[in-house]
This record gives sequence, C-alpha cells and structure tokens, in this order.
Amino acid sequence: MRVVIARCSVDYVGRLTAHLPLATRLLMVKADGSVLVHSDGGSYKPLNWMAPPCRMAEVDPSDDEREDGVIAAWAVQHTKSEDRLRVLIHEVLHDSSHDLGIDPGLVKDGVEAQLQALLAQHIQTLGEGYSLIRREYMTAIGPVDIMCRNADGATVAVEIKRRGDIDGVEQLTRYLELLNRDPHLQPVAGVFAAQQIKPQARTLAQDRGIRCVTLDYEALKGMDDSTARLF
Amino acid sequence: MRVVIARCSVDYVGRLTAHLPLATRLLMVKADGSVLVHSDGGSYKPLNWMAPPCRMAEVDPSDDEREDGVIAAWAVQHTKSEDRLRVLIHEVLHDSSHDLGIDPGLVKDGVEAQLQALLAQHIQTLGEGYSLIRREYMTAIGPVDIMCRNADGATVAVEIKRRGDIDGVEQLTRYLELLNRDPHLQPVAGVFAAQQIKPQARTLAQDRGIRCVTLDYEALKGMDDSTARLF
DNA sequence: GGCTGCATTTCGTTC
DNA sequence: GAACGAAGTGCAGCC
Repeated sequence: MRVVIARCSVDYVGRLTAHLPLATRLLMVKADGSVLVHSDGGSYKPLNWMAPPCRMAEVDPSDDEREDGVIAAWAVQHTKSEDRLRVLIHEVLHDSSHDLGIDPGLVKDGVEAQLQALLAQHIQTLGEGYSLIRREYMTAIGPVDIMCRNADGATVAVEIKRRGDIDGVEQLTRYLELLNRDPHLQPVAGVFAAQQIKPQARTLAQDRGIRCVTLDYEALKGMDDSTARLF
Repeated sequence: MRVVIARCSVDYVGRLTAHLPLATRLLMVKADGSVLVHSDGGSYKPLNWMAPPCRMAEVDPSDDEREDGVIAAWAVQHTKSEDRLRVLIHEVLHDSSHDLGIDPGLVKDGVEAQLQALLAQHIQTLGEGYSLIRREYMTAIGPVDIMCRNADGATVAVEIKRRGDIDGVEQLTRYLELLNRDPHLQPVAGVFAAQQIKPQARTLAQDRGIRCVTLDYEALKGMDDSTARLF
C-alpha cells in the first residue's frame, strides 16, 4: 500500500461527474490498484475514489497544467467501465509504501440474524400461547422470517427488521397476500417486528391490519443464558 | 491527520460485535477523532471504523495483553452511543501526522435529477402526443417525479429511477392510489421509467397495470444539444 | 453470473 | 431534529 499526503485536485468522470478543488489530502493506493482520496474529516467514505479492478498510471502533466503548478498527474482507469479518476498533484508532503500482506478479514457477530434467532427462541414474546412453526419459511417470492401459530392456532407470518420502515411493511404485505391464497394456511395474520418502527411504517401497517411489535434486543438477549457464551 | 501502519488486532462492540485478527493494516485518525482501519484491498470501505463524534485515547495494555506482545492500545469511544473500538498494536511500522486543513468539498453533477430533467424535456419519449404538466408534482405523501398528459388527454404519473426496483413500483402505486381518489385527476395512469428495470419490479408493475419504460440516458442526452455545455 | 436483501449503511433534503 | 429517499451505494448469499 502506498500512502501519499499531497496538495492536489481531483476529477472523476463516470456514473457522475465530480471535482475536488485544490487542497491537501491523503491519497491511498491499494495493492489491487484502487485509489482513495481522504480528507481530514467526514466519515469512512473517501471524498473520491476508484474501485477495483482498475489501473493507475503516473502520467506527464500537460503544459497548461505545469504552468498551474502541477508537478505530477495520476490517471486511474477502471478496467471494466469508462470510469476515470484524474489526480493533479501540486505538492507532495509525504510518500511511503508498505507491504501489508493479505488481511484475514473481519469476523462479524449477529445483526438481524441474531434478532431472528432470539425471537424464534422466545416466540412467546409476541403473546401468550404462541408457538414456532419455523424460521425462514420459504415461499415463491422469498423467505418469511418467522412463521408461527398464535393461541387460537391461527398462522402468523412475522417480518423482522432492525429498523422498521415502510418497505418492510410492503414486503410483509406481499407475503401475506401470497400466503392467504393457500387454503391450507389461510387465514394468515401479520406481525411487523423491529427494534425501532418508524411512524409512517406503523401507520401503514395498522391500516393493513398488521400488528407492530417493538423488539428489545437487550431484553431478548438477557432472557437467554446460552447466548452469553457467544460474547 | 495521523497515519499509522501497524500490526494490530481490532475489536468493535456496538450495533454488532466484530473482530479483526492480528495483521498489518493502515490506521487513520482524523482531526474529528474518527478512526479508520484499512487493509490493502477490498473497496473504499474500511474493515472497521469509528464514526464521529468520538474520542480516541491511548491506554495502557493489560498485563495479559503485554504478554501477548501488545505494545500499545487505543480505546475509541463514540460520544453519543455505547459503540466502542479497541485497537491492540503489536508493532508500529510507520507513524506520522499531517495538517490537512479544512477541505473545500466535492462538487457533484447530476444523477437522477438529470434523468428527470432530460425526460421532462423530451416527454414524447413516452409516446406520441405526450405533454408535460410539471416536474415534482406535490402530493400529501411526497412529490411525483413527473406528471404529464398522454395523447388522449389522460393524466399520467411517472416515477423515475436509475435502477428500477420493487420499492420504486410500490412508491408509484401509493401515488397512483392517492391521485386516483381526486375526481379532477382521475383516472391517472402510471409509468415506471428507469435506466434498468429488475424483472421482479417489471412483473409487479405489469400486474398493477403500470407501464414500464427503459430510459437510455445517453440517447436522451444526445437529443439535447444544450446539455453539452454542462460537460 | 445475475438477482435479492441487508448494511455499524452514509448522505443529502425536506418537513 | 426526525424522516425519507438516493447512492459512483458495497456486500454476501443464493439460484
């Protein structure tokens, strides 16, 4: 990996056109040829970049560019598209290269999958007498997160989200529409379960007779000692 | 901005739990305290990070950690949540700091806005005799991208996307439902226009009587000489 | 390889 | 500030 701190301007032409005026920035050139342009703030997202696969070449600045103070120019061309990144360097403050080797990669634990597992394990969170049918109940249009039965023996389809948005309600609606065509299952009720449910989503759900349940991740985790060993 | 190349392991606890085994990586500490952990490949996304606002502190490794070869430890704590990032450093290969100043920021040109402008300008792309009513037609649930009239004088609501997905069809469906309650407008037809329309979205749209139109961005741009000056 | 759904999404705009 | 929609979204899983 090559790390350069330089006063530079950057131009990107591809899916959109973008320009970075002259300023001091960090330029990162990765082993796969990808280039990242970072400022000293913002978020993890670079101001501008070129994704792999691509090729980076140091080219001669034009006469006009030289007159403007450009001492070096990078031309980064994406291999599979017309995306181009051009970096015009006016001053180099630092330039070093390092051999990092291949990264073993990130190990992740739980997100929505864990919410689903916890709720399936404690399905009575939805109400007295609820029992699990199965997780990831497959249908023609995709898997229903949880299928269960309520105290009356009626089938209930549960859609789980970390953040409950309108599109989650739409998704559950499509499942319910399909499931209710099956005479063996029909009638199937819907539950929209999320850690946080947006007001618009709640309104839409209620309008369609879908019950909303707010999930307390910490409480669900606390109910179950066996998850403790995972942490 | 501080740039460190180090052999390190990283642990994140917050919205999820994640671990990076010992390896050589680039650590970036920005002026706002945010920390980025980059490998020598992948994409512009760091392997791990802490978003601002947060505080970074160099702390003493525990005795156990010291025995494992840890020579320094970073504790990064998010200011507004319980998110924590811990970096255990085993070897420092590079460490430098640089004053970058405030970045003037990125200047972007067009994406979906441009598609919308171009289609509005060449509304006959949708068919002979089409005429524009207006762009960004406001309704109680949001703006319809384009409202126009077809050859028969009937009102047509157009939803424009770069990538036509199911949620775009759902969005247009909600608009049409609302618009068709207005006796002055009713009946309102729907057109789902996108550069690329996913099969599932197309099926759903057709099922609801919504016409799908694939937009050719380059062709639209070519129809109009006046856009040339923008590039 | 393409499509689908999730993301520690991030980011901008609007209400 | 919250909410909603777009992103040069990226990314993983599955068909």
